[in-house]
Amino acid sequence: MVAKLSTKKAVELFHALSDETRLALLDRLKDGEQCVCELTDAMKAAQSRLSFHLKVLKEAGLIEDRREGRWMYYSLSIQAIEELEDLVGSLKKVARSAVSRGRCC
Amino acid sequence: MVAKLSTKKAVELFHALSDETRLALLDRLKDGEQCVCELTDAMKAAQSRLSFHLKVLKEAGLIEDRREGRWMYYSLSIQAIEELEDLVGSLKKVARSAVSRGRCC
DNA sequence: TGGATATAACAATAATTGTTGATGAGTCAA
DNA sequence: TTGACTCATCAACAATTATTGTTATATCCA
Repeated sequence: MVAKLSTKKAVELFHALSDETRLALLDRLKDGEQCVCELTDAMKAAQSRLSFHLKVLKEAGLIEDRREGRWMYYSLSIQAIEELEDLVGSLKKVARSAVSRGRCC
Repeated sequence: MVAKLSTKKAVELFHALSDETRLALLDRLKDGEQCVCELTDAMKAAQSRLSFHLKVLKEAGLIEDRREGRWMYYSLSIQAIEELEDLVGSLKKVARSAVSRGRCC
């Protein structure tokens, strides 16, 4: 368990995940690191488009990049996924003795 | 563990979570159900604004509503949070014997 | 060095999402 | 039945995000 993420960081993480293209990218990266050209091939997407989405994912910390010659390899950040798991866990109801409240307004 | 959510559903869930106001709403609902007027009071937000965000959360299945007289009470959907936990889990790297690959392009 | 390759970055535009103020619908109580 | 109250919905507008085509940067190889 980790310190609570700031709300802004949480928003950034969830936003990065709230796009079909980006989820598809993450899914591909589950199998191991891949370079941009493999991704554009596999996803039949314009390079600049994937570059944009990869940047969003990277800025959210969900993926990491590594240059090797002309190629840029992207891979999942396991740590980020774990942070995400904590974050989602923190959304859960806090156990407590039935909060009794009167009428509201 | 549950069947894999469709990508569209995943996008909808993450999108619902990718907003500061909505995360604040969920946080308040952790303490138990609340009516809209309590939420607008506590968050000092315009009623129509919260109504909009509550709708987004409800359509994503993250919260449920219940009418009681003039009041509408909202509460967390525990089931949705659990779905979300599964979803986040499914983002993780699949264990496998080191995938060896040659050059890509 | 010069050309080819892989990718990032940019600018223009399109699409989506959020905010605000106003109106409408349902409920209650006098 | 009327007026007050709670909340949803709508329309207009503002803000953000995504797409596309193009250009810039870095690397490699001949």
